[in-house]
Amino acid sequence: MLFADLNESDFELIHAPIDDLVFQPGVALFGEGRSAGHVMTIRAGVVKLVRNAADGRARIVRILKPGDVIGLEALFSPVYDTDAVALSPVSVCKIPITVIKDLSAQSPRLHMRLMERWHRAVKEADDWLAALNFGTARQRVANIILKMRHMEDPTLTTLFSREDMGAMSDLKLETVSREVSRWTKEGVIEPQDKIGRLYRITSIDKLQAVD
Amino acid sequence: MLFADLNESDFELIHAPIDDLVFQPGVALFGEGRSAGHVMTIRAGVVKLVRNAADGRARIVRILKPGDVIGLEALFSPVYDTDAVALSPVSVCKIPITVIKDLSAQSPRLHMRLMERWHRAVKEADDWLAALNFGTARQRVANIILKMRHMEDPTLTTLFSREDMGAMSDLKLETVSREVSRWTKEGVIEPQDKIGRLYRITSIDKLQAVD
DNA sequence: CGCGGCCTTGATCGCACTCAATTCTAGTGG
DNA sequence: CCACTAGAATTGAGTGCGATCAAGGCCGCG
Repeated sequence: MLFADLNESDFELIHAPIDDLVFQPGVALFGEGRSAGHVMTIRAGVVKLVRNAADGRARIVRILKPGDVIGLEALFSPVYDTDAVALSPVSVCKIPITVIKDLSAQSPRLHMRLMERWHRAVKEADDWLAALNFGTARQRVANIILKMRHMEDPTLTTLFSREDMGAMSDLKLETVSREVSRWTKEGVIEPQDKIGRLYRITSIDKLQAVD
Repeated sequence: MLFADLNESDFELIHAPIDDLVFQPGVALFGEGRSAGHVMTIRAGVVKLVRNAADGRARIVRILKPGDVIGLEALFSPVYDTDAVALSPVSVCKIPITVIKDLSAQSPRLHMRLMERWHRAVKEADDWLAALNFGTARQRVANIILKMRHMEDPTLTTLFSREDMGAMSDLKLETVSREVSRWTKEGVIEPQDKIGRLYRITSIDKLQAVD
């Protein structure tokens, strides 16, 4: 995935160990401020990137899915910027940063590719925060519901715990719960399970058209 | 500044024109979504980076000062991410992106240097937003006052228009004005002019110790 | 069955927004 | 020098939204 456009000679440069690891939900892949020596690519599962404020409140900065890269900031910074925590069982491929650096030096193509990917990640994170931090609680929750739609079936959406949803949009969990209930009562979404995670969206336009 | 660690042979690679430009307050150096062909370094003055939301409200993402680089995102993206607007008379050095790319290809050292600088810019922007978007209006205004302290004399701070301060911290200008007045009444800051821009901070600890 | 975690719902409160009026400054021209 | 004006800052009164505190319900699990 990360090495999609490497050729065989590039691969020969890799001689350091590359680990495959699995993490259970709630477990941290790494922590903010920890010394950064590795980059990871996600094979399966969902990961949240969490930034911790001075006073203890946590903010979810981005959600990562299979194919995404975690910890690319390690290339420049001695420590990670954020916590990375598994939301579901997660399988990752862990690559020492020295490997990345060696490859970068010898394959300018990969280097450019890496930079592009990083740029995309940063911009996506900005857009994410811009979209979810804007407007009323009603709008924010609507945007979360829209962002979390499945790729295969866009009428299905999987939400997180109300607390995590609050950490994404800077709302309290009670407020998130109220707004989700309101959308449900209005018939815009329909719960597909009993625990408030999976919903079917019946009218996407109403979610998009909040004043 | 940008080319601090270039040697002479590197400089010989530059044969494209590099312009020096001056902008008056309120004038845009470039606009969000405009095709990105140049990078600029600031010689003098202050610049705000503005991100425009869909509904028209503007958000100040970062403040740039002499020595900072604007538009490094042009290396990867065909368009600029933000508007850049002069807050004071600004003098910049405008460099075609082709020059940067040529130099990067031929001087890995400069390339790394550029990436580092960019990484720092992005991280700083994140920290900025994280600090100013957090907590009560009182806390946010306190943080702005602290961020805007002069380097030479840390007891002096220069604020912007109340509207710009609001755009930084996601507050309305009236709220900003109220909180500035409150800090003034409490004797924590003292106005040094009649237009509400320059203040002397008498007790930094009270600004830092807001619950 | 009892327990713990999460979601939901209710009631109340306070902060920041809104609308609106007033003051202050700098700039302009008589 | 003084009136006049435009733009910005300040201040006031009232409202509403989301936070807070608190209680109750639902589900899974030992």
